[in-house]
Amino acid sequence: MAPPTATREALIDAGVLVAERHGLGSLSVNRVVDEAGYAKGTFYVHFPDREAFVAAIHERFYERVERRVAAAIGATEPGPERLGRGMIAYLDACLEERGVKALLTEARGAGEALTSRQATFAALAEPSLKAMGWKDVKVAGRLFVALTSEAALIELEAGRKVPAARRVLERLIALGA
Amino acid sequence: MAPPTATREALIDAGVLVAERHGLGSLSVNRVVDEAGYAKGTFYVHFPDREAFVAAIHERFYERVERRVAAAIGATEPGPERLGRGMIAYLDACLEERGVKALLTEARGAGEALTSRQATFAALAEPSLKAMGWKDVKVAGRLFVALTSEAALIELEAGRKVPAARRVLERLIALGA
DNA sequence: TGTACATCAGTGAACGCGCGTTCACTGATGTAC
DNA sequence: TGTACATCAGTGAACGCGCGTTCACTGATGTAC
Repeated sequence: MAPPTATREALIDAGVLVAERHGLGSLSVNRVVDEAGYAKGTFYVHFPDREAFVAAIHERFYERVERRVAAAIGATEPGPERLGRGMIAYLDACLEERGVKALLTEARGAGEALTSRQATFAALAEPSLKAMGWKDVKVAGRLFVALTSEAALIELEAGRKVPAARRVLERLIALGA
Repeated sequence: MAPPTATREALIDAGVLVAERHGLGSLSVNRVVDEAGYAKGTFYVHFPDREAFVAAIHERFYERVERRVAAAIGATEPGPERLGRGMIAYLDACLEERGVKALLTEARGAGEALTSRQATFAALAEPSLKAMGWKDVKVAGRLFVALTSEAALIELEAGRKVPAARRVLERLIALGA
């Protein structure tokens, strides 16, 4: 991955802003450089093409969230507690990222089922689900991530923590344990 | 809504095909009329603009699914049984719709939180959740729809029923009752 | 300290392309008399 | 039955526009001698 120079970061910041305002599909190089206040050519100094830029936006977002989740679960044994901690860290991290709603809603492209990052989170949940006695952990993991991701979206729309959403998830984890 | 003339239907069929192959974002009028074998002008005989066309695709899809779900739950009392029946009808209906994956994955636009149709399904689930003793039924309903929708996606990717996914949902309903 | 040269982020005009939309038209079908 | 006219789905050339990408360039900074 490219080193985070100031200009590169500024372009990504602008990209997140534009995605939030106009949607990921309308995220054009023109709009990004306009927003960031650079010339169009500068964009291509830092990114080989538009696609790589969008990938970089996702990269930065999920890297941050992953860090938070990893820190929260630490060395906790797989099980409901770990599942719950991971979930809360995920929600908190999403809420902290400014204007990232578009990444959660519009992330999936034509071909791909999940972003690879979502698959990472699903894998992270699997051992806990297994420890809780669930069969079909692969599928259950993916469904759990979808659930958490929708809760993150609810909070991003509200612009704040939504206790009702967290309560539902907590209760599901408790019931499932 | 416009009456379903043969040409109109053919254009929508072509649209679904194109969306499936290239994604909703790359669904262009050019590609649709190419696929359907009509002149570009014909498109504008049947739809005022591209946006209305995309709306019509969603319309047709969700109308069919809604019919199935309504038929399945019939006059069943709100509760776990109704929730389960609705869920299975939803999954079956999605699986029957050819190439509609893109609508489930890429449906959300820049501004909107949910498609209005998703909100309809959430509302349909609420009484059952309430009967099952859940608080926060608004949020729980939305999360339940997200869950079911992800399961539908798993099945669409597999191209067949995925019993593991249905089992997880059934078990969650049973636990939540 | 001064001069010559290398590096490289940043510039912006220019390109070709596919896009959504318009519109004057064609020609088949139906209706009036 | 034959003729004149109305209707309207379908046509396709033409438009202006924003897009992604290229590239010869500028000019600030660092290095060599």
